[in-house]
Amino acid sequence: MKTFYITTPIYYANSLPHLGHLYTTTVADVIAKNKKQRGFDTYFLTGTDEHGVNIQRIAEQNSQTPKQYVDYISDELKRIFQTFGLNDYDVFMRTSEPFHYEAVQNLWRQIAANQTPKGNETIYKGFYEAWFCPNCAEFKTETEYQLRDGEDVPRCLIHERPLDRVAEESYFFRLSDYGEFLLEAIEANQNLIRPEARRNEVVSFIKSGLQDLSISREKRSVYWGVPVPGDANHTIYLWVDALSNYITAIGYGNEEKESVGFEKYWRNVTHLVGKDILRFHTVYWFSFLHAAGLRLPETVFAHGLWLDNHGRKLSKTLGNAIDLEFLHRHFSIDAIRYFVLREMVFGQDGKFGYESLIERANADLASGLGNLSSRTLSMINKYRDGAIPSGKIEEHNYIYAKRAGISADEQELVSVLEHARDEFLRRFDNFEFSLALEILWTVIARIDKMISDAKPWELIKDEKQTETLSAVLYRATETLRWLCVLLYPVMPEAAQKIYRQIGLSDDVSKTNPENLSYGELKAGTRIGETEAVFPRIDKQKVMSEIQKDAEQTPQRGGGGAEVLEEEKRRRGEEQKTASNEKQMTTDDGQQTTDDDQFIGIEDFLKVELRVGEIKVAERIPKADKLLRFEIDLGEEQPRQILAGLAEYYEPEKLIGRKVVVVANLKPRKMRGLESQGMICAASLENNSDDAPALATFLEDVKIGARLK
RNA sequence: GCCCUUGUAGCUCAACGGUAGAGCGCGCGGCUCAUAAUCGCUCGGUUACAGGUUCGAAUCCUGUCGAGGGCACCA
Repeated sequence: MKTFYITTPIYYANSLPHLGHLYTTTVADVIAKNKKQRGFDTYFLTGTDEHGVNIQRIAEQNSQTPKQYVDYISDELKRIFQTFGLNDYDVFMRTSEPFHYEAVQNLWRQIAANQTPKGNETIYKGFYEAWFCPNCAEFKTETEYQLRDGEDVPRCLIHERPLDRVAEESYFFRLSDYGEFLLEAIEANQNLIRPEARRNEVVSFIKSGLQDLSISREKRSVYWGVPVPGDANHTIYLWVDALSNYITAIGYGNEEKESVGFEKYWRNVTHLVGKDILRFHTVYWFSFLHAAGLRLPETVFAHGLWLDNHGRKLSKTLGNAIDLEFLHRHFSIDAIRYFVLREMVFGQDGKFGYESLIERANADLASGLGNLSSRTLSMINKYRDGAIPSGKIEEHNYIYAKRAGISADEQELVSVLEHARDEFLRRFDNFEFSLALEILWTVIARIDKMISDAKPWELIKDEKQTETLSAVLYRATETLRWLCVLLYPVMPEAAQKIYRQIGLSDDVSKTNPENLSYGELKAGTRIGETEAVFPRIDKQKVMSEIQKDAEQTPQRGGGGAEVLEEEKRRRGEEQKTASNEKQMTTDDGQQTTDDDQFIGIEDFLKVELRVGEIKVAERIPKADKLLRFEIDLGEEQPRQILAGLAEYYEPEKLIGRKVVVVANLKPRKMRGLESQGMICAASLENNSDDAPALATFLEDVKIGARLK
């Protein structure tokens, strides 16, 4: 039997679930469902990566043990997956499980027992030297420290204190011996790393020369992890521990999971990863596997990130993150699944916005697939008493079919469907989900056109057209059946629903799309209860509800920092209510500095300052100070903003001028008009006669650009 | 700083040396089985800009400007 093993990354347990987790797991779920449907013996892994110093620290700060903390995070992730119907995975892997400890140590021993391709020992002891922050108790990477002008010792971004140069005893993996092996392997299998642009990046990285990799930390700094076999003073660090989950979970190196079938599933492996961790899943992972004498996966596919409508990364601080609770509250699971697969070219970045989600759901699902099913079934009810008619047209009636504008022979439709099915599956296997779906929507358009051309509502009036009408209805229904089978992995609920409405009772999840054959839909089948499968979404209504939700929910979800922040806030509030003291002191008893006169960068980033161009400027009747502006911020619509500049500026002269706008100011009404922001201007305090001066730029700045 | 990719209709993208196309949106018309749906038509682009190669350039080359990404211990 053909096997198929698909994995998502195991998500690092330092942060609450976010869209990225949901996305990767959704894609994996879609692929797994498709493979299962097609008879592959499929195994689907997702889970959490739970070790390391970051977890130690967060747990300590939350007064928890690391285990308690990761239990909480992994439960949250499972809960979110459940909420979004992602319950088809075969294992939720956790690296803190005992079998994983055993298996990782066995992997280490196996690697250590072998030699590198150049005949050297694979693992050796040395010293890892890097910048170290004693307050964080961890080594800092380049992105985690900052070198200020005129200083030669970098500072920790969190504590802003100079870092120490520290050397620590560490085991190293001789990665430098694997460059040639990697290049050959990548060359030999064009599917090994995808998409191509990412593969090229990995290749050029390897060609630039590989350094050996530190794979352990001293236990006194990192105790939360798997001990190095035979050396209890060291903990296996990060990659050997994390990456190996893909094999330990299916039985490598341990008895507990032996029955899953390592031999079986490791033959055909697909790893889905975010582009940010591609290198580790290729350069490191392939080398580890080779060092252990194991074969490489078939494909590691790096997908892109979801950005907002302006192409910015989604983040808490920017306030543009997609809230999973909102998503779930306002949209169906199927609509979300369809959207993420249709909207993002897999492998590239994509834009995620509630508006585009609504537009897709309405255009493609409600108006497209939903409406086709609705109109077809309704006609079967009306014209054929709810029973699917035969699609056969007797030869002597061909002439009438032709007159009605449809081909008498159904062969034309059969080849359209077969071609669409083959292309869909081919695109699907090639991770081109967006194109695959597009193909099915051309089929929908074709059937819509067939119905419009044939005009069943006229055929019903003509007895000679009985067979033509029946054929039209049969063809449309049979097409719907095919669509359900093909679309099941993407929209499991809707596919099953339409399937039932057609009157089919079998399980669409077990129907192999490769075996679809035209004409298997039996005439005489009574159709089921019909009901809109994709209700139309009222864009205005839902958008304003989401807006309201957002106002009531200042912060949620997000990265580890936010978990901490929330925890701190909670504790802070408790302390405030417990004691009405004016001045707080830190834990070590030191007097706090007067923080009130400073704000942190995160406070500043809350203010969204943007460059806008004044498109319209006019006086408001009966208001002697206010001017009404329409300002282009690079958004879909210019903003209406009111400002008290009428005494100082001629409105006409302001048109075309670029100004600084506070873009996320809460809208408010003045003189019955809503002002959606504020224009920045300098003014001298205590001197109301002094004219304001609009903030402006000497350089040519882009409309919508953010000030920071 | 070095390297790579990219700039095509309001939006998303296709054409990769031979008359610039599709979907969505907009506008008009038809139809009524259907979830204001569907069908047809229209509108819409000196293919970022400036040079060059060629009979012919969105496509190849050079430069300018803009956008994105990669340059190791970051899950």
